[in-house]
Amino acid sequence: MPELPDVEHFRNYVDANALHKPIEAVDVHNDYVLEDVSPEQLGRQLKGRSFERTSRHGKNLFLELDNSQFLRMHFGMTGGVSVFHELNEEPDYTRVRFDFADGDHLSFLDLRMFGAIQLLDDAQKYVAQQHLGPDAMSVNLKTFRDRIAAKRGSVKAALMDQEAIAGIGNVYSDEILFQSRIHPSADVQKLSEEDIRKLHSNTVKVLKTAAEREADPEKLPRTYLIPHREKGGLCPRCKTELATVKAVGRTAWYCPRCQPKQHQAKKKLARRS
DNA sequence: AGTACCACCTGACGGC
DNA sequence: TGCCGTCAGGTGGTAC
Repeated sequence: MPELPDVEHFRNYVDANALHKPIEAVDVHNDYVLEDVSPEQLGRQLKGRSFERTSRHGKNLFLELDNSQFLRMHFGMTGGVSVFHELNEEPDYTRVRFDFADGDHLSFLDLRMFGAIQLLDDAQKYVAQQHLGPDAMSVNLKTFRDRIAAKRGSVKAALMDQEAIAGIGNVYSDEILFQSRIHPSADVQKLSEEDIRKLHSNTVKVLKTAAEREADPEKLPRTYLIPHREKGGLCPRCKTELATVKAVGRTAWYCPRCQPKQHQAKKKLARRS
């Protein structure tokens, strides 16, 4: 799940369910998840503290503690969070559990164990050190254009490059390209100014819309590609069967009719004839 | 600076 | 039913 809209949803969930509650204990079930900190250190650091507010950059969620430290969560491919009350309700694949003084528990879930938890002094500093690009949900047109224009190769790869723009992954890049009617393999250097503008506005629009709808494919607009992104799936616009192409080692889904490979060349041809 | 491939992990699914 | 290959929304490393 976890691309930007999913992480934004997790953020809202934490805001609603896990803030301002003293932490009594931290139970680390699988310590692969901890970066630069041992389970014991984490427990010592968090005991008695509380999460006061959250922020997000790209796919990273930051939980700010009442001593101005930050707990960074990254959800890999299968991560998530869950708050529950009874210990016997602890969800499967809980890797770390935070126990609050009020008896609630916050689980960091992660089936495939690609996620990460890290204690930081400064979230902004982390973003800078990792060379993360601007957050995709709030990036302005000029910055978006500059970042994308600096890339070579396919537009899909450019959108997914976290150092260019942070937060877009395999699924949402497909949606952004579909809404923009641009082929995933299109050469990013050959995009027109109009293409860039469409990509930018659809990036912001798609991510905001998905976040508002809790990144739940079933709640997305009917015009979206994502719910049809499977073998035999049909384009929601023209009902053509969706096609796939490999891009950066991932599978890109697209509509061969709405997203022709040479859409610019085609336009020119049409004009000439 | 690209891309291609491998690695890290677990689970679901289709084919035999 | 079981085994096997393939694939899955991320990232970091390698080599070319």
